[in-house]
Amino acid sequence: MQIDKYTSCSSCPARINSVFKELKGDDLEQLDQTKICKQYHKGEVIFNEGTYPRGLYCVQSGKVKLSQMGTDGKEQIVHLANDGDIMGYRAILGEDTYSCSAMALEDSKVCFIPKTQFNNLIENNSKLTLQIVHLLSDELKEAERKITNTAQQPVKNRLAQSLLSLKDNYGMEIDNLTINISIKREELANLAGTTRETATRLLYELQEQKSIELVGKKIKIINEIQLLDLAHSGH
Amino acid sequence: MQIDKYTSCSSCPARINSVFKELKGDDLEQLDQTKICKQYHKGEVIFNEGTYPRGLYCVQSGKVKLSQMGTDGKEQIVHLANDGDIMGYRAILGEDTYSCSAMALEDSKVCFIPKTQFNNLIENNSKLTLQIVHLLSDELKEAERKITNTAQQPVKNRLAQSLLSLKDNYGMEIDNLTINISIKREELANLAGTTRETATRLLYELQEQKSIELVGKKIKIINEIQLLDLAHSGH
DNA sequence: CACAAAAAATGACATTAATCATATTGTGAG
DNA sequence: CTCACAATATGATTAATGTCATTTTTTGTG
Repeated sequence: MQIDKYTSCSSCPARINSVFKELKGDDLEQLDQTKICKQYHKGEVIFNEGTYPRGLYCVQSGKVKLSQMGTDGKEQIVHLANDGDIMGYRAILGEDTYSCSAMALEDSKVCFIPKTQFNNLIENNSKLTLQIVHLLSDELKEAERKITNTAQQPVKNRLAQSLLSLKDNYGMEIDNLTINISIKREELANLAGTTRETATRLLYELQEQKSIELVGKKIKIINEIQLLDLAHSGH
Repeated sequence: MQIDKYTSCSSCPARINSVFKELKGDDLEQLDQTKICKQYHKGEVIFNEGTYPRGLYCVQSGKVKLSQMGTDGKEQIVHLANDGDIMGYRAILGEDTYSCSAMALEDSKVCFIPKTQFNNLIENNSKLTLQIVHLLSDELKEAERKITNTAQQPVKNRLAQSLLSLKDNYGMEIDNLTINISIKREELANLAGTTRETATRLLYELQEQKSIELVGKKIKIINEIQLLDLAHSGH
């Protein structure tokens, strides 16, 4: 990690997608002055599960995974963050330790917002609080649906979902086919909740059935309908 | 369902455990006047997944399951509610449909709070909002942990967890051993994320290894340490 | 470019847990 | 009390997926 050059929140393009999008005047200025812009390299840890939060993080640009330690130290990716997403806020709001770790999936710019500053903001800005409540609600909904899917769907379907969620979060490359992230088999497995080997095998099955195409470390979505059908429990 | 006799919120013992515990004066009185006390019989549906909420529900007494429809219509229980718990608030805060259905596990008294009333309350009472934020945070944390466990733990461990969570939610009978709920095998399976048959078999395994004892429809916890160990990924 | 190290693919095998079929037990209505 | 029906138990079988071992490929580095 290294401190990045100062970037103004008011002109930050990521802010448009963030909970801070409606921040104005004094509030925005205060955020601007107290935040610290940081630059993380691929693979660097941003914060660690189980530690007490000093603040929260807002992704300016890049790709970050949020993961928990599970059985026998196996990683489970519970969330993917990208431009405009805030991370670690649950720990602050719940007055708790971080319930997951954050790691950069590629070089990323992430701003740090001190805890007291954040608490100030939500205390004085009910609109922001509402945004946060909305965000929490959405994430809770998503998490509950994931519980059901994880418990009931076979790995192949979960893998299809994982690919779609990578696409939703990180988008496509210029060809509008290739998912815009290079991700290791193991990480994909940790997102889908399976093992590296099984992920490998099922990716080839998906390729066989012409849903996707494996191009080096990248994945092309050939037939999104098919993937969607699988993800929603088709066969 | 039938309308129950009026019970004042101010003297409701369940309120102490609820997000409304710090409500006073006008706010409390308004809540009191607009809520409707209802009485549900075991098996009755309180609200339905996918429908738009007219309000939220607060359990006065009883036991309620919150479940989602999964693959092939299979139920997944995502939450257990008891005295003082609110249900359906996520849908209101997220301006969304209910993401799960609520059904009484036994005869229960549940109060209905109209949506506009609830929105009024959180708009004017930042302390309440804070409570809600806290609750959302806790539920999100719990849900994420459940994703990891569901993805990584074998069914037996998940079953152990389910039993412990039944105990945590509904407590013990006077003998301090028997979990204070009678639950069908199928529901237990839908909580642990498995099938009826597998749940049956694994319960007998747990009995074999002297962790629990099956007494009719009830379950006694003989060795909680062992269960806890299993639930936290022992073998 | 070559080498070491990491990642991925692949095969053999073991295990878990779902599915299907059937038997047994429990329960409430009449 | 008994009949019918629901719930539970149980056995047999199969499919999915994890595990372990080995090979191949890719990647980064001097």
